[in-house]
Amino acid sequence: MNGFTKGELEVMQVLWEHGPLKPADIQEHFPRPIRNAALRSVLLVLLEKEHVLRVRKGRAYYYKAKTARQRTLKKMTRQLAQIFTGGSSAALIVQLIKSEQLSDEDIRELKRITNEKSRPSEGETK
Amino acid sequence: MNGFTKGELEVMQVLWEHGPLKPADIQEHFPRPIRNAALRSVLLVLLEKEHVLRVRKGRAYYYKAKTARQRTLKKMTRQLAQIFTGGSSAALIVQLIKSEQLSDEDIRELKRITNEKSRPSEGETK
DNA sequence: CCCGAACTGTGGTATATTCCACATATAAAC
DNA sequence: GTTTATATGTGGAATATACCACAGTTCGGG
Repeated sequence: MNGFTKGELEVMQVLWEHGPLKPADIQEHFPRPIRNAALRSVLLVLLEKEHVLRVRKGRAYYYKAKTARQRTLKKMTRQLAQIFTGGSSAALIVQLIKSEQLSDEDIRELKRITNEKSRPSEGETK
Repeated sequence: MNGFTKGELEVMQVLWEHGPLKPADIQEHFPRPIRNAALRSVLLVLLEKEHVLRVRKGRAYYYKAKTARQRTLKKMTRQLAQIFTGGSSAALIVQLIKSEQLSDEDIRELKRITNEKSRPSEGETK
């Protein structure tokens, strides 16, 4: 639905968190039990779609995320916004803040961030 | 990947925005060209999964979203958070604010919302 | 060199998803 | 009642996804 299937996204998640890994290692970090061969099928698809790279090292391939985590988040967010707020990511964020349970600490963090946003002069002028 | 396939989500989007509709009407609001029969296939799946209801009116079925938009957003957000911030929706929101381009007006709105959040006494006590 | 463990390559099945053509039923207009 | 436009019912094809067993390859240790 977003260019990634469920399994593909699970793989990306592991590759984003832990660096380049061979299938057996990905298996260990996988959010659920999966057979080696099944996992490798997913990896081949990701390779075709060019969401991952791989490098041979010894007798194994080490897979590495090619598509950046941040970029993927952005894309998926746009789609969420499209569906739920007619395309406005601002409106989406508002929705989330309203509907999610947030601790006082979370709220303070949000305030801090929004303040930073409104004063782009500080931090980085470009 | 979230209980909804691409097509299913597109249908839900239309049903959430415009009320109960018959297939032909959904077709018109659909985000892309789709044949009537193809659309109805999706509707039957959604019916089985109980994400929509339908009522006969005249010679047509009128379909209506059963699963709430808000609830679906929440679910999908949780999954996004799982993938991108280890499960924290607060961290996810922070990510979004940081990465999305927001207008001054958006920022003001966010500040207003977060202030409301931190003073839950106002607006609704329950 | 030879073996065995560690990986990959290959070909496949089962199911879900997407899409569709065509037959049938329904109701409204005549 | 007959016709006609409008919808639905049905069965199925094409592709994508999620799995998997097993044969073949590679490499390091004996």
